[in-house]
Amino acid sequence: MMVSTKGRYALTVMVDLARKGNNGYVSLSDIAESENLSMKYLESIIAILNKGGMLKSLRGKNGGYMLARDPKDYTVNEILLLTEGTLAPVNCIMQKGVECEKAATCSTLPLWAGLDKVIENYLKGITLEDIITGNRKKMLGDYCESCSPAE
Amino acid sequence: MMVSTKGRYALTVMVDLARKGNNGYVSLSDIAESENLSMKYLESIIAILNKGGMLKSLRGKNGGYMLARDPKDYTVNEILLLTEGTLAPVNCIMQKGVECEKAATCSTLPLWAGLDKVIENYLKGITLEDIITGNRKKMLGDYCESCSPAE
DNA sequence: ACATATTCCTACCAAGAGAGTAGGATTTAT
DNA sequence: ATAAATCCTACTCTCTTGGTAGGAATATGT
Repeated sequence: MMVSTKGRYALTVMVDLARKGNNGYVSLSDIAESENLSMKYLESIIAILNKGGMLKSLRGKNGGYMLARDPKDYTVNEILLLTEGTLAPVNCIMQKGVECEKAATCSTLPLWAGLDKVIENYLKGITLEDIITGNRKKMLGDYCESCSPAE
Repeated sequence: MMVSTKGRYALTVMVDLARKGNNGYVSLSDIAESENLSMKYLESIIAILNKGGMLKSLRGKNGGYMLARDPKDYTVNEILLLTEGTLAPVNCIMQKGVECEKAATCSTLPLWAGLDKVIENYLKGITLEDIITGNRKKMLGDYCESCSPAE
């Protein structure tokens, strides 16, 4: 599995906040309730998002969280990358140019690199806005049965 | 991580066998040695490939393994699917039509479904032959720096 | 000032997956 | 017969996943 509950819940939280718009801070308990997830677990996940600069937060009564930017300015890639650490499909693909020692002679490396790029490309192409507006064409492409056949 | 050592080693084994062609059976110890992997661990992995009908095997002296089909008739997708069980990027995407109970109202499901399709498509497009011939253009696409710019 | 509602922080834990090891039974060619 | 191989079952150790627990710090309304 590539994306754990951490990443999935993080995305869910972001979508939830995007939906609620900029009408003040939303508390963790509200989010946990509307998404029906454990508040304590969400707490640890939202902390990552917050430290990563994805959210604005306010402590104390009437405090909570809100998006720091416009929904269209968040890609799914950056949200998952922050929470999951890496989205590489295999260990051989490291971030920041660190290479496997066998890289020079490895015949399967181009395959993994290609797969990595395909995944990254796809996730960079989808924004929070696409999700809340239900842009099925963009997300499902040719596999969207309810989309119009040609462009 | 989506693909563990099991899937990676399995692919390596298949590539190794493809390279050695149809000149009789190749023993496990030969494969382990030429790929510098633990023979005992490879044993458990090759058993999966064998049971899955990917290989022909012969027991006893001078026994070993060979590909059951032509290298161009194996996609990377089927090899990884067999050894990994699933290649789905998230738990919500199950095989054989089993759906998450929240599927109808889940706004992120189309995203995961789209990602799943992108991955599957890519892996179905690459064969063992592509790997042993080093078809970088097919594997790396636009990210291949050594490929000719236009087609 | 005080109670309340909230975020923030550290630590802990149980179950399962990942990555192998170990030992031997069975089969086949020479 | 013997050596060389596949086949089969069971075990183990470590790391990750998916949480839980308890409390400190902070802001607000009264």
